[in-house]
Amino acid sequence: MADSPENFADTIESLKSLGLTKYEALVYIALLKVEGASATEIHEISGVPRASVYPVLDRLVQKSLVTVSHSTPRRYNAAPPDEGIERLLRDIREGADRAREALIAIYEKRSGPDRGSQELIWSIHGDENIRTRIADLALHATESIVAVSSFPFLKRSLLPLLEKTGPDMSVVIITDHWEGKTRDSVTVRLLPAAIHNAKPLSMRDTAGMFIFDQKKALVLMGPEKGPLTALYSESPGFISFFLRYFTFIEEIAGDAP
Amino acid sequence: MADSPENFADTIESLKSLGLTKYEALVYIALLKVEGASATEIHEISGVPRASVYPVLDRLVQKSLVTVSHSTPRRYNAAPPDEGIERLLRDIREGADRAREALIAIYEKRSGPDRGSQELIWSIHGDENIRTRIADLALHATESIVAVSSFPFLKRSLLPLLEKTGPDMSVVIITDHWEGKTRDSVTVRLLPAAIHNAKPLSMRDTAGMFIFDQKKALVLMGPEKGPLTALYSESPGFISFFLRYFTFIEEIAGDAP
DNA sequence: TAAATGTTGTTATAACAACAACAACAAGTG
DNA sequence: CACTTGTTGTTGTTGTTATAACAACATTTA
Repeated sequence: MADSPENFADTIESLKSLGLTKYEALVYIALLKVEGASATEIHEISGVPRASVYPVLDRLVQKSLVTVSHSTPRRYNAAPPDEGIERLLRDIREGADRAREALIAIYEKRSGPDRGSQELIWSIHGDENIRTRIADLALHATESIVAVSSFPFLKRSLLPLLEKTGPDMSVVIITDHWEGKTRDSVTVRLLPAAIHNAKPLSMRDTAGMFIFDQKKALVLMGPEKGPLTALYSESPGFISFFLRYFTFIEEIAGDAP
Repeated sequence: MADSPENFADTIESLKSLGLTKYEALVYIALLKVEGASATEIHEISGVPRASVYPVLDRLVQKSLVTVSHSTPRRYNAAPPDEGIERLLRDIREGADRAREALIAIYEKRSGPDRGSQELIWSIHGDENIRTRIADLALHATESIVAVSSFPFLKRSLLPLLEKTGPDMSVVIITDHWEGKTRDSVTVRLLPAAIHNAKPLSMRDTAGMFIFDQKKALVLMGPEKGPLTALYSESPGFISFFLRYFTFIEEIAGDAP
């Protein structure tokens, strides 16, 4: 568990993310090991300088992570880990809830020139961020979705969402292979295997193209290795380029079995 | 919402607890107000020095709170508050979960002299910490609980737990007044009103005494105002003192209606 | 078209705050 | 008296804030 140096360092870092200083974390952990320890014992177990242990303990008592017996020498007990962590986390969670409300209020009255959105090309980094954006776009699409992507990526990004799209939605998917059933409104085309790896937008897991309502496009352009990257734009030029590319791909794709 | 200075400061502090620096928080909030802002605009809205905005934005992009369009000038968009807060909070929560497991492993192999626990008197501060301790003690008690306390405090500390105690548990409660039904194993006695305010352990909300299994005692000794404080001990001397005090109180208490 | 001006992006430096680390001393205890 | 405990002050380190300066680029002006 926390025996190895990496795990121990991770525990310290996590406690610091929860608002403790390094010394506070070390002292709390030391106290979890021994019941009723004195400041000198805590110093010996934790490695925190003895003179520093006192103010650290005072702060931990203030944070209700430690209880004190005013004996001579003073002795201290740690709150059990469940309680301790929950206490720290709850404060942060409550603050986060308040911040979320405040920020939503700000976000909802965004103002100023709706500038650049429709002409700019945005970089999105990370598999999860990209999938979140795809999900958002799919759920807000009203007329059509076209997608060119590998089946694995489709499976973990777009496909689960097709259950939730409206009945008037037209969906066309071009992919490298297909499993499972499709709804009537979903058309699936297969690219011949020879085409997969011969084009810029090959069917490797890290490439793909999604167009929503013929107005919003997201293109996976990640490197073969490393974090996934996508470009997103509502620029008519960008859209029209990829719509043409899609039309070309569609002509050489075959029906799915 | 975040319009008033106190709320704004609270939002900043909460974002800082979530791991952002002050500048990062200010920039993120500014970006929530305007879509597609340039660095200079962010500087104007947020008050963060223009030269500092750039590295701050880089870090926010790294944290996936902001997306960038590599236009000239570069333009930035904020992730919606829901997503942003959740992203920050999730990292902390996951770290907290790992830390909890690691700390429980440590706590469960506590070693060393079981020193002082049975002889020391421990200070517990705060209403909630005290009630948590009372709950823990009540749930682990196997034979008897005796309590002298005001009804309001009993109602929010011990009474909800009596539903969960074992059938062989003997419970005796002395209080200032009583409402509701009692289980057969619970004996309630009432102190005459004249006694309430004439003793050190008066029936004000901030005073009380709880003894579990005749081995563990918790005494509320809080000031009239300010945070509640309690002493807890398993010291035989401490226990016997309060058991004698309890016996005296019991002799002058009358049956509850 | 060239020069002047303004904007953008980057880097370096100084100041500040908080924490870590250490030294020293007084008070209390055995 | 020696040792332990508790407290305080100082120094060093780190990260953030705040500012200055400069180069490169873009736009405007003559």
